[in-house]
Amino acid sequence: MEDKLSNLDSEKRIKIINSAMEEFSKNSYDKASTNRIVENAGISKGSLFNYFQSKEKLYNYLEIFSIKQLANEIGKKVNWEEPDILKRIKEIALIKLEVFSKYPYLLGFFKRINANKSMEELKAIYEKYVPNIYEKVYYKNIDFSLFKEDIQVKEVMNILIWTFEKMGENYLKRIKSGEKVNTEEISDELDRYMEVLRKGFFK
Amino acid sequence: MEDKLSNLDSEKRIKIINSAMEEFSKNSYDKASTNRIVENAGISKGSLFNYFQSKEKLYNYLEIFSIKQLANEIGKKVNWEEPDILKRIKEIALIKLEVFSKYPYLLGFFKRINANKSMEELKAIYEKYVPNIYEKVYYKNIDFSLFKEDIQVKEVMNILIWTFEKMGENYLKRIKSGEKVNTEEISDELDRYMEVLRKGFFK
DNA sequence: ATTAAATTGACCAGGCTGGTCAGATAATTT
DNA sequence: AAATTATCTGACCAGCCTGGTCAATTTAAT
Repeated sequence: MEDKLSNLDSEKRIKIINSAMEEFSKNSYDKASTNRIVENAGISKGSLFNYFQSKEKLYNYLEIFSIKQLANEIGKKVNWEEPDILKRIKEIALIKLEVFSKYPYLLGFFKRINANKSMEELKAIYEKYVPNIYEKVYYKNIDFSLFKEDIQVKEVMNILIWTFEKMGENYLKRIKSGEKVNTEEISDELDRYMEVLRKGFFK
Repeated sequence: MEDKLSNLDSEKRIKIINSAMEEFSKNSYDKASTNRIVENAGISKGSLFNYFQSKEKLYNYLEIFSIKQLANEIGKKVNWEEPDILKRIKEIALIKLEVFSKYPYLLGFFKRINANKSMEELKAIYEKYVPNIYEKVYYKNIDFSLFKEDIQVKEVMNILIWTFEKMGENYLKRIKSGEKVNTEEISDELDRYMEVLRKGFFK
């Protein structure tokens, strides 16, 4: 059996992944403790090393897992025929939030990877596991003629993306602190911001 | 002598502060190593404990230092008579960038504090060391009649703040990775975004 | 009842911990 | 130049924690 993880009960698997992501997102690789990972995951030391063989392989697994997890969900769930960038961005924001709710330390873990790898290394990894992601996400089939005539598209695109990213980060913080966040409430707020941005930058 | 740090050569002091902030921003309090702090700061173990007595006191010092550092610079340098929110935000973005360039791990250290303290604790600390900061920064003497008539002010305010925060974070990342970032180039880009935002949301 | 698979946790050698303090070095005063 | 004071150093401490192993136990399948 190659992948000993896939045999596992999914609840248990998620618990291990979350515990490991938490530890690696809070401490540098060297200082991250496998003892604490197994403790918080509720499994024994032996099991962890049975599943992953070594700390390094566990880390590598998480790296690829986190990239795939997010990209696959986006790839599957987004309506790629939608030409309205704001609707596209809202869709992605909600998908991200869903994934981050399931794996609360994924974003923090991502930021670690980001901080430790050069831009080229990162792009190479993305290309390997989710080809063409960069050209696709915010561009595929988007109708750029919907922007106001005299507007600087590149800057507006960033403003849109950043706004929804910041909203997502804020929700994530609330979720992590234990608050029960209502999905409808979120969708409503996203819509409110969408409306404001539409009024400002679109025909 | 109460504050043994103020006697120090300022270059040395900054090196110690930066080294400690780096370690505390990369690792949780328990895992942060005083050995590595002195190593990167280029001082001896004995000196560190002579200046700060204990790891805990060092951490507390950094906490207060970082809050004061940023707030004082903003308090001093911002033109509080300026009623244009975009100019205010640009000013603050530049000040932040200046401070973060001097202390590259201050933002990361901040985020740690943020993650470990409740909203109430944080507000209490801010009120203690920089009273009224919340009401002041983005509101004092700002002319809210400059917004477009039919616009939702709260949402636009967040969009403005978030946009400039994200730009700042991106610059900081480039600075940390060793890139020499031109101040004029930054100011120009901030102006470009200001213009776009002005066209979208202001009269 | 037997076999096979999954899980446990005590155990290892050795690195790293926060903190101390006697002695070295540098700066100041006489 | 000598004496005094202030600053700085790094070897040293007891003991906790490290990643990883593996014989023994529990659970599941036959």
